[in-house]
Amino acid sequence: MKKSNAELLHGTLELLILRLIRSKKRHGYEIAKQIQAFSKDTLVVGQGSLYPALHRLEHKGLIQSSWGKSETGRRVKFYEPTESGAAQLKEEVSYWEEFSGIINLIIREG
Amino acid sequence: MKKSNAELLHGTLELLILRLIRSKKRHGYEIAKQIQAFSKDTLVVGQGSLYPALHRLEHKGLIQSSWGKSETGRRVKFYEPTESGAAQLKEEVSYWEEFSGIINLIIREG
DNA sequence: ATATATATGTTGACTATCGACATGTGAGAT
DNA sequence: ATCTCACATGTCGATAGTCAACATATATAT
Repeated sequence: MKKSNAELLHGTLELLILRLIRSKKRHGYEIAKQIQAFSKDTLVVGQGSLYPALHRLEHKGLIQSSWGKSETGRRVKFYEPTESGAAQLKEEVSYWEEFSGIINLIIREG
Repeated sequence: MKKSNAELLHGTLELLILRLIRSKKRHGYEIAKQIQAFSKDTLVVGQGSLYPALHRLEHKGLIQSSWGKSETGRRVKFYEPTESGAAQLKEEVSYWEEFSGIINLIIREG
């Protein structure tokens, strides 16, 4: 696992963000920690990827933010999906399934 | 499927190439057609991605090429994996499985 | 003759990730 | 008191891989 996740993360980060904030409002730092936790430290999203991705998604109107307080009492920016963000998530999941299905097929039968 | 496959293809193209030439020697054009066929036209790899990827892999010593004739009688460059290319394929498949497992987990339980 | 599919290759633009840097706060240790 | 660490948001320049478009050439079918 020496290889950086740059290449594969490419294209799935927005899906992951949308999915993680669908369950509940989360702030950026929390999203990064969640990804790291789910992956048992295999996938580590740097701030230089995460925050631009959040701003990108917000700019596209797929997520919206609001300032609030974290469990630890700190000032944080919570994100939640907009309606079009929820729709986008469905599309991205469906495309991911199709895409990963193709990769698996070629791995099996290529 | 309006979305271009740029983002997701990123990081899996070398895996696909290595896998497809593991079964038998193939030339570039054939590899592209194979990916397109397996994916039923969902994944279309342009020449601007494919040929640089082949040269990259050859430069890294993961594949080797030899000129020959295609079934249609044309002069083509056949590629096959080197020993380290075969090893690299195993690693990439294993990493792909881990990676896609994480994405699927987050999609299910995020 | 001409168009199409086969076949290899290059180029410049784009874009998302990366590592490093910058800034600030709250909690616990010394 | 001070210091370090985890928390938390953000920017910046470099890197790298894909893309569309272009360039070239041959064999086959119309």
